[in-house]
Amino acid sequence: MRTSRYFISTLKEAPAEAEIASHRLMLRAGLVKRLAGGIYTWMPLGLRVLRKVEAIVREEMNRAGALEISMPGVQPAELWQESGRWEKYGPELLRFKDRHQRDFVLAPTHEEVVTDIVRRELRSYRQLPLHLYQIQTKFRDEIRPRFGVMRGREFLMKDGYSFHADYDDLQREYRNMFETYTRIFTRLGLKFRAVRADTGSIGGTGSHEFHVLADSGEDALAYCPDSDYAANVELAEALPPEARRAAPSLPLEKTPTPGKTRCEEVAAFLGIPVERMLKAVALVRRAPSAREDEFVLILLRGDHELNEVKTQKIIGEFRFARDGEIVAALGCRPGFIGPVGIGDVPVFADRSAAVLSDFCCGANEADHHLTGVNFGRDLPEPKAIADFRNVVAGDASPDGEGRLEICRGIEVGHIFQLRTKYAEALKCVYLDEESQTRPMEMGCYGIGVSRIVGAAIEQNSDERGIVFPASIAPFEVCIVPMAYAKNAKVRDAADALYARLKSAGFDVLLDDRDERPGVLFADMELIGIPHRVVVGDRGIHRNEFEYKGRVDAEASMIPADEIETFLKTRLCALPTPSSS
RNA sequence: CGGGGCGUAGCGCAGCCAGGUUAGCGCAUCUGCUUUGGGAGCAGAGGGUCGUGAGUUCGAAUCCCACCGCCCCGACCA
Repeated sequence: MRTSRYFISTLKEAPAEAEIASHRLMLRAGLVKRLAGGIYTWMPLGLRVLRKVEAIVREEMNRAGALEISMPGVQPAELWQESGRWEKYGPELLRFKDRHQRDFVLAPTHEEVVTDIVRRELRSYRQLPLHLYQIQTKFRDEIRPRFGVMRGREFLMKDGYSFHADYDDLQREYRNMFETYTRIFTRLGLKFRAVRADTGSIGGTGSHEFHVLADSGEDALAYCPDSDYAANVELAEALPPEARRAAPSLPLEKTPTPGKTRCEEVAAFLGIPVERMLKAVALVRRAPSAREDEFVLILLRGDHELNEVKTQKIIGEFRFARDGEIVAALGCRPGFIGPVGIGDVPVFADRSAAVLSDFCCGANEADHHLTGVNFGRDLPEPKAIADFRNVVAGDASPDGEGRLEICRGIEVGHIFQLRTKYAEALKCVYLDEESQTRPMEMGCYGIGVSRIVGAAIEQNSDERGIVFPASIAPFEVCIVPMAYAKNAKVRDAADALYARLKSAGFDVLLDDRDERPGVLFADMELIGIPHRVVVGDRGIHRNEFEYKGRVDAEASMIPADEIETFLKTRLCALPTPSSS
């Protein structure tokens, strides 16, 4: 491709709407253009990247034995009502009516349709297993789209669904997909980590997420450097503390703590470690049986944070209490609330909070805290003790093999063992060897194809722009001629090199625009072409080309007749796999 | 949904508070000349419903109201 006949639309300044590096760079490099909130056009350059990611995903899925299909993006409401998700999915599901006033959805995922196909087409265990997948546009009406294509409303996703006669076979395919995903992200040249995950709203049992590691990631991941334990912090268990609760040794006292509302502030003010603080989080829960909302307190150690996913599993649906509700229940505004003297308000305690003694907590009186507080003596034992908190760095690994570390990641893949949840809801059954009707075991496997483009840039950029891994760069090599329009020798040499590289099979871009060299260099670097060959008088005289990798500090001179071999070597230098 | 901020040329912004001729600047675009190994210089040109609508006023980008869109934060941090 020649830039003179292509569509390069780079910007010197990023639009003000973009916050994180990948979003800014995608807009500056002109890979995508925003049409509406969370909805983007993929421009020629960006689409090349997207298609390369897609091709790798497709190749590996096919290699793994899955079969590609294409299901409709517009789906009738009936199927969603049958699975129960018409009600359950919530406002993220974009619904609309056709001219006959029939309800439809723009599909956010395809479990219903694929299960419908399989239940109509498959009858016998002899036809199983079957794995169908597609790479297709999805629509989810996100509350708050952000980060460009990373959390868009319309996005490209690979979704695969497998059907099995028994659980053993589902587990075999699940392992197969785990390995397939590992191959895919390795080929994409990304630093990633597979972690155990919460199964969330889709339900089912076993589940792993694949995360591209990046500080700006929306998910916190816990992993153990001494073992293979890795889990989303949403899920990672905080083990019970090794120490038991010590006996009380201090008297209960009330201390003024004017204006000190945060645990850290109170601890610093009173000169005690924050680990001796106890914080009370006020929640309102919708008890399964009760008709009315119930005000509850969750007790955590001062340096810990509430884990909302775990909490929901323990106490059911809840929301954070509003200031007014806190005042009504405890007679005090947030900042100085605590579990002492609060009558029959139910109190739950995190395991680490429950072993505290002689601790400090809010006094339920403005500008005051209590010190020397002890369970059993100054307040009742908690109603229940459980794991309510996020793990923190240094916590014992749940597999007993060492200590946890925390990093951040962008979720780009997710594999689930759905088991028979949808098969039962949609009566997707088969006949086994004994002519017995049984529901199929199902797995589902997603990859955020468009999100990968954003995640790859988030992980690979510098002050000059994008640094694409060669496997997904829009072009592998660019030729930058010095004064192409004016210098016939340079033009001839550049054209000849372009022809040579094309016939040698390189994905090459010749920047033949009549611009100053600085403009060409800056654009090629911004759009992230990994390999650059400069053609200029300097090299022509010595029969050499000047080569520079996108992240190289210095250029190097390569004899003209060795350039193909040299570039092949550079391109074959596969990225180091970095899964853990 | 709640709170805050912002909508002025393709992009980045000034002007608004203290309303007053033809609404400005940088980048980008077009023309000419010069320049040519790291985002050039000079000269000229094109491009605007000042987000939309309704008000106040002799007069509105500027003041008031409503709506729309975008961005950030939020429901806890005790």
